[in-house]
Amino acid sequence: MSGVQSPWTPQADRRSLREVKRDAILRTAARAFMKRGFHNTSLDDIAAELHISKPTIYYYGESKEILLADCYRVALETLDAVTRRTGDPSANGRARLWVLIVAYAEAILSDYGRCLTRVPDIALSEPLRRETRALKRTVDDRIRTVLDAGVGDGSLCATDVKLTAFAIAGALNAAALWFDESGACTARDIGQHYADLFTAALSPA
Amino acid sequence: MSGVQSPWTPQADRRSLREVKRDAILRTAARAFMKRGFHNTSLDDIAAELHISKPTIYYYGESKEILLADCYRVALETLDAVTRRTGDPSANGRARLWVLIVAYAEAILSDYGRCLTRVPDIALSEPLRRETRALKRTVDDRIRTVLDAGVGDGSLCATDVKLTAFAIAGALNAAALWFDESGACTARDIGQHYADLFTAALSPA
Amino acid sequence: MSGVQSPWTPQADRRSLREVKRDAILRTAARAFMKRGFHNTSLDDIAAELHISKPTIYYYGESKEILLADCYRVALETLDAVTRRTGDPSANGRARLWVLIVAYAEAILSDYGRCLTRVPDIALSEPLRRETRALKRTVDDRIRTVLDAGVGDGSLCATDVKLTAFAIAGALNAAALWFDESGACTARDIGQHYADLFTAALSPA
Amino acid sequence: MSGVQSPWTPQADRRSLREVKRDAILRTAARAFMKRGFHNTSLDDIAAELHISKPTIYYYGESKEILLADCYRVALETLDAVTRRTGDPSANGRARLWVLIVAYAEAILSDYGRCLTRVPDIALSEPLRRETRALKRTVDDRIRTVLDAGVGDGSLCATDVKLTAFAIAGALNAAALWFDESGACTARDIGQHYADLFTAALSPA
DNA sequence: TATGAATGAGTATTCATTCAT
DNA sequence: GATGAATGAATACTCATTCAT
Repeated sequence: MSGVQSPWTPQADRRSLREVKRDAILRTAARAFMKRGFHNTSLDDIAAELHISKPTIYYYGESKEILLADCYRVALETLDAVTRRTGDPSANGRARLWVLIVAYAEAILSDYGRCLTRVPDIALSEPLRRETRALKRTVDDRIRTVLDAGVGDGSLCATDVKLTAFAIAGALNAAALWFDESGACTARDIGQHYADLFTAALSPA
Repeated sequence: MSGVQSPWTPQADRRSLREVKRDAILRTAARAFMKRGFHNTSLDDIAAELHISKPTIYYYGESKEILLADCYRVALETLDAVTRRTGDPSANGRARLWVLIVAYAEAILSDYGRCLTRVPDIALSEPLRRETRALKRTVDDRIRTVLDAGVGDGSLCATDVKLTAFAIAGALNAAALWFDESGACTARDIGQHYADLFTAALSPA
Repeated sequence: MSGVQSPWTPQADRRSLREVKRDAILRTAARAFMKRGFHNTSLDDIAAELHISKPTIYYYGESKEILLADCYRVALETLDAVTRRTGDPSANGRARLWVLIVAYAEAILSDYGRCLTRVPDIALSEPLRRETRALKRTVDDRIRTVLDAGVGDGSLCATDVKLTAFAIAGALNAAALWFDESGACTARDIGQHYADLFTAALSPA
Repeated sequence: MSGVQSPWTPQADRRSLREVKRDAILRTAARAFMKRGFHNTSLDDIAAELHISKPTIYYYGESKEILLADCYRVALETLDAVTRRTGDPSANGRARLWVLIVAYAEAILSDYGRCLTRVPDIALSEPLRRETRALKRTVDDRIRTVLDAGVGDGSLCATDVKLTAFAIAGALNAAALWFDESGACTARDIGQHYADLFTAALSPA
């Protein structure tokens, strides 16, 4: 409000500037990895896209491998966050599944989400791969939990919950392979279509 | 029978021997690509696994890229072949979908099939990638055709056939990502489970 | 004494503080170079050890190369100083050689001395290397001078003074390669042992 | 002699050709390392000197580090070999010491020997460094053994055998630092001078 | 005084590919 | 048919150094 800036603002600015820059690098990497693949993307490519020099990438990140792992991490943490709050807990399983699928779809169709599904984790060394896979499992489990709830309250019908969960996740992940962000269909559209599809298919007769 | 060998036999033998060797190279490549990724697999690795020298690979193949394209081709031609004959044409759509899914699953869970789903086609240059994607579309269309038939004869119920086809293909392809050939579940098991799952979900109320 | 500080004191303090800091950097560099080698020691390493930032090193020094040259210089100036006063000038050559060797050993076994012997001067560019070698020669000459004196006054016996001087310097320098500062033997111990050894070996029959 | 070449010759030729080439690379590396230092010598430099491409070096060697380790190894194995046969075993210690010093000097003043003394072994990783140092110790012990023999048979006089051995080795190694192969003094000359020097100094009064 | 940020230059290493034999 | 030898091209990563603040 006043014309005088708080003396702490610059500090905060500087810190946030660093975050902003790091985010820019990460997002650029994610998009490049997702579009051209991990090994076909050189750090030079990423640097050029950002109009910075290659060593600057190292100033903000540790290595190309960790860059990828961090892309995975952002994607998985987002997936984790959006699938945790799957709508009104008092709603029945089917309603919650619908919300979950839409949220999952939107997350998996983001830059980071598509990086996660399109770039095979073989590019990672053992420890990082293990960590990534653990996170993946956590997210996958969330689908199963909602399915279980739906079967429990009678709003859903599934003979093999585990496999059904895999099928749903698989279908959504596959969508990330052909999703075109410049196309007519938005991520939300696709999510809603899939949500309709699966809730319909899993409704009790 | 006689001590004299037919003069054609050696010719035939020689040709078939060449085929056998080429197949060995291709299958070894497919398994290596699928397990360790395209870029993490060097021709040295493949050569070492076959106890041959690296140039020998070039004697039987054109380049690493074409090796991958050929792996894709084998996978897609197999998928094409097994999905073309989707059981008794006089059967209804649901029955044919069941058969189709099992066949698709078995093919996609083979060495070549997993190579196809696990190795992103970005490794291919434009023309080969285009060709591969065209083949993929052909195979995917086959699912849609059977779904259409089922909807037509009333044995299946699907509001959005195109999306449903994508979901089925996506779920099956995703299975190829986690399928473990040394596990307890065979490809046929998984195929039947998915077939049961989808035919049940798509049965009219 | 009075409550008023001399206005010059801060000046002096400031200057000496700068010296102190510069010395800390130089000594840290010397120890790092000597332990891990010149090229295996990055300025980051040195900065980290001192809990300062890398540019601060440049504030107190010109470049990594000059840092090394200065380490050499400190070592050589110390050697020069301690070998100049080789005991009672009225004593005979043998007695003075004994004192010289002990002094040389103590100097060459210091942090800077070991940096001098362990780090090859190839890391330096021509002009600085030339300068360094000139200083080295000066110091080496001092051994020869004392040997000459001893041969002159009959207290030492050496057919080839030049080579003998090289041998003594070589033996002492080599000790700097295996000297362990945390070991039981102090630099002075080693110096005295060598002094005994060489004066005995060079005593006239 | 005859115009007919043995059919094995080509084989032998090929094998020996490989050895010859590898030796050329190793010797070139040794000379470059010794003259310009390990880190100031790039594999490009070595390749250029041999008129080959950089990857060719990798075809014949494993890595730059192992190249250096192999230079050390050649030097140390040569030192080991020449110091093992220290002349007529029936001769007295002093005579054998003389022979030993000349042999040691010639070996340490060779290309590989100078590489050994001039290039600090810090460039090596732990395991290789450990191995190298063990070999060094073996060679150093040989000097002590001959000294012991001389003291035993009364042909030599040394109060501290261990230190004397160090001094001899140190003096010879130091010679490798200033030895100029294009100078007037040959390695053999220097060796003989040192041999004279030390046997004279260690002769009983 | 001191440092966060940035970079140019350099380097070891890998690998698909070729070719003479 | 098969391979030893060789290489061009590419790339991740390091580091001394600079500069605005």
